[in-house]
Amino acid sequence: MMTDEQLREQLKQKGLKITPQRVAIYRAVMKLKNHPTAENIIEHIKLNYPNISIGTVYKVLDSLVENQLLKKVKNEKDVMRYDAIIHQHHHLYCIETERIEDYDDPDLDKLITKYFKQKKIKGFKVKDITLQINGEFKIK
Amino acid sequence: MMTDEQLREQLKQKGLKITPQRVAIYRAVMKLKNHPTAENIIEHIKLNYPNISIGTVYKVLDSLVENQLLKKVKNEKDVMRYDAIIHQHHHLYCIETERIEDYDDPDLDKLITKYFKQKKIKGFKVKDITLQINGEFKIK
DNA sequence: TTCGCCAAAGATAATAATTCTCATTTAGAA
DNA sequence: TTCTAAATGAGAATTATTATCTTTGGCGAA
Repeated sequence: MMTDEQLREQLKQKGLKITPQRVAIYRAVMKLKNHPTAENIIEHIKLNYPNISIGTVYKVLDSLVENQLLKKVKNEKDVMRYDAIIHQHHHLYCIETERIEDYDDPDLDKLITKYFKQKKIKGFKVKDITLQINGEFKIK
Repeated sequence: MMTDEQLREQLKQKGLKITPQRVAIYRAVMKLKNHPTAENIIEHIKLNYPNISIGTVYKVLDSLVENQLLKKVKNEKDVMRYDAIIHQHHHLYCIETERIEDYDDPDLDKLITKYFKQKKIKGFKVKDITLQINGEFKIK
């Protein structure tokens, strides 16, 4: 887990002012697994910042996304979710429950990178690829 | 392009009543390329059905999605978009402009299918995979 | 072909997520 | 420490979508 110091450093490098709200929100997204919604984040933050404004949370999330410290994750059904950018990974979507889990697979990444190195898409420059693996979590 | 007759047949097979609104909406999504938003669809429909209710459009889109005649696609930024289901395909997302284009690549599909036939994800049953290929459309 | 039922459409209110506005505060450079 | 642009807070506004309720009409059965 990232220390507070590292986290502040990240903000600083992007030229963002280090405010307690930003630190708290950034930290919250890192801490809250499973791709929190803005609502999840607000709820969590409110424990320590009962007076934080919802607008602020949205603004901070936006600025973190703009500065590539967070990613927005789309969900076919409903609300936008956020995801700390730590490393390249894919998503398992449960069609039934809408649960999202991260899925790491360096072999797969290698395979796909190799594929697109050889096969160009004309008129389009590929930056990165995320797989949306749809299916169902098996009952345990 | 699908004829009106084929299109009605599709609705019928799903046990949906064939109403002029449904036909028009289904047709509109097929016609409007590039993953129209509900708004795009409404705008288009209004030309022939100036009095159609927005709620109806949403309801029809929902029922078409439920019956797997359409798919919902959500872009990274905000709004829901709709996509006629014709066959398996992926999406090219332009990071700059949010433009979405379809991308077909049977070779790629084969490669990935083969990969996941051999490599199982424990606790998860894969149904289908969509690639989100992020990048930029080159200027022409 | 007509009848009658129930799904579907229309109108509009309600809700939910997100954005905007603007007054106030504050981080951090000078 | 001071100053200023940037950030925050509060709450109104906007936008997309859903819900409710009444009316209409598709279509199976008589």
